[in-house]
Order: sequence, then C-alpha cells, then structure tokens
Amino acid sequence: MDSGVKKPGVTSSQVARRAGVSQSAVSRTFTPGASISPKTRAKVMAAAKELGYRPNAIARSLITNRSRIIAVVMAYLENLFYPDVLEELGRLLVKENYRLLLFTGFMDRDSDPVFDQLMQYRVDGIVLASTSLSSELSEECAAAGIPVVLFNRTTERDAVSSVTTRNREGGRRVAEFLVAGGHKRFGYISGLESSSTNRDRFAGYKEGLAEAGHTEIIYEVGNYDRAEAEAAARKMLSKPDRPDALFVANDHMAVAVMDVARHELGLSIPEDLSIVGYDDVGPARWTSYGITSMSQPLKRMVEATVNILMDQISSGEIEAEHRILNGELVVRTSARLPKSGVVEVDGRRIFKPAKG
Amino acid sequence: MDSGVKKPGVTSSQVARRAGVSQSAVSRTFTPGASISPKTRAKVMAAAKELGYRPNAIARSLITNRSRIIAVVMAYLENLFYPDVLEELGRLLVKENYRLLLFTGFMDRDSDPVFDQLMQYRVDGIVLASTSLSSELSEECAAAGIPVVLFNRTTERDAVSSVTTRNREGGRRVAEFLVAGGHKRFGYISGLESSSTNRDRFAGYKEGLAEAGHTEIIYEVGNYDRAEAEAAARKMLSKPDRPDALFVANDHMAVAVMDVARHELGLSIPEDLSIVGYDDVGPARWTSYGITSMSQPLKRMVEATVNILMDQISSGEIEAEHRILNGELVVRTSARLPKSGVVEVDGRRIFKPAKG
DNA sequence: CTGAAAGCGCTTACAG
DNA sequence: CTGAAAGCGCTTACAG
Repeated sequence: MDSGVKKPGVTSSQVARRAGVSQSAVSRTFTPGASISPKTRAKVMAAAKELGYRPNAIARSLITNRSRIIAVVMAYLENLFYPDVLEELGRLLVKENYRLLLFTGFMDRDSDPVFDQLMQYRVDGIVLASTSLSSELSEECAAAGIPVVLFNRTTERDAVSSVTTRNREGGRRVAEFLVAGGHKRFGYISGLESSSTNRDRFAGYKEGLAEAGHTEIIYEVGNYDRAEAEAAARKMLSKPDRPDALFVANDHMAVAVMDVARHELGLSIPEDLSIVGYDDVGPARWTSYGITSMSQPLKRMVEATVNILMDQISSGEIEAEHRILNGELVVRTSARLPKSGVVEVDGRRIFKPAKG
Repeated sequence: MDSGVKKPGVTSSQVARRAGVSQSAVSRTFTPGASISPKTRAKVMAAAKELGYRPNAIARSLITNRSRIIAVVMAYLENLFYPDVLEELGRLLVKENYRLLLFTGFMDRDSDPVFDQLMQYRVDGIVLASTSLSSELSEECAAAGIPVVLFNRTTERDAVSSVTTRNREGGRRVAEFLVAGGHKRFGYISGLESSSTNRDRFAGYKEGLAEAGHTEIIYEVGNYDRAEAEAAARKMLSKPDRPDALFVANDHMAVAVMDVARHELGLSIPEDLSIVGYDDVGPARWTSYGITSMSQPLKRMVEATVNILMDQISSGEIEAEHRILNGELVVRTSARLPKSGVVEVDGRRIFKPAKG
C-alpha cells in the first residue's frame, strides 16, 4: 500500500478524452434528463468505469447553486427521541438525494458560529431541532432565503415553518386521563420553560384540570434535563403533601423521575403515584418503566419536515407552513387506569375519552 | 416578508467593488495568514459587514481540494452509545473547523450508494462506526486515498486505522469478576457474531473462564439488537439449567435481558442471576438497571479518532494507526460482588483483581 | 502588500 | 444529439 496524498480525483475531461467525446457529453451522461444518445452514453460509461470516475459534487454545487445538503441542528442527543428523528431524517433525505450535515454537541448559547457555517456551506435547507436557539437562528436563515423547518417547536412570529403535534391537546388529554383515574393532587415537572412544547403541554394540562375543578398544581422545573428532573422529583415527592398524579413534560425526564420515586423514595408506581410522560420514546416502552405517555408520531413528523423542505426548495417559494399532527395517549403501567376510556387499537392501549 | 428564491449570495467581487480593492484582497482578508495590510483588511471587513458577505465554502473547496467535511457512517442510533459518540464528534470536529456529514438510517447491506456519495462530496476523512459494512467500505475508501478510521471495530487486514478498547482483556476481566463472585454456571449473549468487538469479548471471556476451570458456556445470539436479545434471554433463562452468571455483549442488550429476566421470568438480580454488560452507556447507570459493565472511554476514543484523522489529512500520509484504549469494570448492582477486588476510585466502584 | 490572471471541475445556453 | 465556450466564486502563484 503506497501511502498517498488524497488522490487527485478523476475529472470529466479525463473521461472525455478516454471516451473520445467532449467534456460536455460526459457531463450530460451524468445529468438525468440531459440530451445524450445511447451510443455516446455507453462510450462515456465505459470510460468512466475504467477510470473510476464520479462527478464532483462540489463543482456541481458551485455552478448549480444547489448544494443538495440539508443542515440539521440538534444541540444534544441524550434524549433518545432525537437520535430516532435523526435516523429517520437520514433515511428520507437520502431517498430525495440529499445529504445531511449535522450540527450537534455545541452549547445551546452560541448561535452565531453555527449560523456562519450554515451560510458558508450554502445549505439548501435547515431542520432546527434545537430548543433554545431556535428563534434567533431561524429568523436569520429565513432572512437569507433558506428554507427552515422548526422541528417539534414553534416561535411566536410564525414566519418560519414548523412541524409539531397538538401539545396543548396532549396536555389536556393527560389531565383528563389522570382526572378519570380518580386522582386528587396533581403535579407537573416542566421542561424548558421558554420552549413552546413545554408551554403548550402545561397550558393544556392546566386547562384540563381546571375544567374538572382542580386549580392547584404542584410545580417543579426539570428543563428537559435528567439531573434537573431528578432534583425536581426529590423535592416534590419527598414532601408529605406530594401529588398522587404527576405529569412529566417528556419521557426522558419521566424515566429519571420514576427511578427517584421508586428507588430513592420507596414509592410504588402507580399505587402511590401515577406518572404520565410525553413522546412515547424507547425507554417508555421498556418494561422497567412502562410509561403511559402521549405519543408523537415521529415518522410522520419527519416526513412532513422533509416534504416542506422539498416543496420550498423546488418551488423557490418560502411560505411558512405549519404542520400540526395528532398524538395518542398510550396507556401502560405507570399510571392508574380510569374506569373507562381505555381502548385497544392495533395491539396498543389508548385512552380515548367518550366525547362530552 | 417577500418570499424569495434562495438569495443569490454576496460574492467576493461585490465586496471588492464596495471596498475599492481587488477581489484578491477580499480573499486574503478571509484567508488566515495571508499577506494583507491592516488598512486594506479594515476596508474589506467594513464592506463585507455591510453586504453580509460570507466566503462560499463550496467554491473554496473546489480550488483547495479540501472540503473540510468529515463523513460519519453510523447505520443505526438506537444504542445510546452511538448518539453519545456523535455528539462528542460534533464537538471536536467543529473545534478543528470541520463539518460532519452524517450517513445513517440505511440498511447495513448496501455499502455502494454510501460510498458513491462519500466520493462525490470529496470528504476529507471518514469515521466508520457501522458494524457490518466496515470491511468493504473501508477498503474502497482507503484505496481512494481518503483517511478512514474504524470506530470501535477492526478488520482482519489492518491496512485501515482503528480506535478500539481492549475487548479481549475486557471479556477476560468480566470472567474474572464473575468467577470471583462464586458463580457456577456461565452464560453469554453475543452481539453480531461477525463483529470484531463481539469476537474479542467472547474470546476473552472464554479464556478467563477456562483458566478458572469453567469450560462450558451457555450461549445465545443477540446480534446487538434489543428484540433478538430479548428472545435470546427468554430461551436461555427459562430453562431449568439456566446460568447464574451472564455476560451480555453490550449494555444496549443487557437492559433488554434484565427486563425479560425480572419481569417476564420473575428472576431476582443479582440474587438469582448476575448480569454484566459492556460500554457503560447511559441506561446502565439508571437505578432501575444499575448494570455492572465494562466501560469504554468514549471521550478518549473520539479524541483519538479525530487526532488520527487530522494527522493524516495534514500530513498527507495515510499510514494505518491502531489506537487501543483501556476500559474499567464499573461495579454496580446487577451482579453479585466478589469478596475482594472491588475498589473505589473517584467515587466509582471498580473491579481490580490483585495481580496473580 | 497588492492586483491581474489562471484555473479548480463542473453545467448550460448557444450554434450547428 | 453534440462540442466549444462562458462562467460559478473562490485561491494562489506571479510580477510589480
């Protein structure tokens, strides 16, 4: 093996020479839909194969002004929901012949360096799935004329597209479920208070409880973070007047809360405490947890995201589109069951209260 | 908000005109180390700011023949170990001023389309963290003169660089630990049998057991997959002659095995069955599992990976380098403790047998 | 330190 | 259908 510098790379001109045709002919051979005779194409293909030619996507991008790269901004991947999203995004984008440039592992504070790089690589579109820098970054990108989709979040000004689920209805559904289960004292462990998902989930929960006459909510902040959720759980659940029903703003935190409740505080779930989470992510399904959780239809969310992006890229029209999908309350073992309303659909148990 | 096509983008020539200098001067201003007077630089910077100029990385790549893009191939992200790796890779690569192009969500079979795209984008380096297509893909890339690092795996022919931990010693350590714990019947749930990690872990385990006089190992295949691991556990643990000590080839499977053992089969851990895993990944630390596990030093592994890549890119020398790091057996609650050898280091309990 | 010029590897009117 | 030519937005010898 001779160690080598990065090999020069075969160019279309070299292939052209070998095939005895013009460089344009080579280019056309590799451009779907371009006008080229079968005979010429065959000659080019043969030469290309011999030389191991592959069109240089960088050069192509420069001239077409399309990088065929979608940037995905996802600050942290600890919550398994996001790796799942990433995997599905990878799957769908490759089908559309797009590449995925990932921005992760940075502090959620500094949006400027990220933005700079997005711009430098002239990405064709952006998926923003990072909680806190959404607003600033999305406005900048939108202003630059690049399609942006906020994934699982929205901003106040709805000038930028988003894909979400009905978080408010979800929160309300959780309230109905817990009320139907006969609980008396209600708690909430919040996600990042500035995030739209948390705001909406809490608002719906509050509304739902209020309609049933429950106006007091025992409240702690978990910031969508494991350690903070544990601390919140310790604080809330070690008091004598702890709740008997607890809505945790996502499953990632709910797992931590359950561990604290059971193993540190010796509470039985759901006998002493009912817990409901959000997302229906992997660990929620593990039998150690069996979290009753509002699901978010991940595949359909990713599909909608890619569709919006592709539409905007091909039309050149950047008109904000908001896709709002429905979730379901998947019933498992972490919360007491209500007398009615739990139905079996496709082998899963769902809470569907009779319409009032 | 006027919906617009992707805005044309400001070019260096426009900035030059605005600043009253040559296009070369603009280029030099944005090339670290280029010869440019403070005065000219200031004029350029002012004009650039006014116009919102950012160098076009695509054009730069074309001429420098460096894309500053590292491809990361990671077929699936279900095992949290990999998202953790991804996050750390993102962190370190951005520090080196490299971007991360992610290939994920594809079937592990088809390596050709992936390879094609790697080549088309002229990536400067590749991190291969996908189990099954490692060998073919890595050889092709190496042949093309692109630095490749196999992450957490090796191939027979060691022409391509790799970063691993001492899996064999790890397997042996697990054996020593379980033997020291006084267990009598030993089981193994394997990962992908064709993978180097699995082969080495099993070989070490077998050796370690054999040295203590235990030559029989109850064996099932889990293929590093949750569902398959569950099935393997059901089969192995429902028999009357089930093991009392079980080494599961990674934590991702160990979690599933523990759930089956406890909740389906009613076994107590570690009273009825000791379980040891590998990786020391997130869920291993959750109190519901508390898995005793061989750790892999993720941060140092990623650091080594990036170092190898950067070295090879800057030197132009692609000489295979194999970095092999040490892990530790982190002791938690999923396995019976031996009488001696467990020590406390930095607040963690580690198994360090006295040297024989 | 500076500018004019060549050239990276393509796509795409344009003329035939 | 085909080829010659222009040009995408940069970097980098080269000459001054």
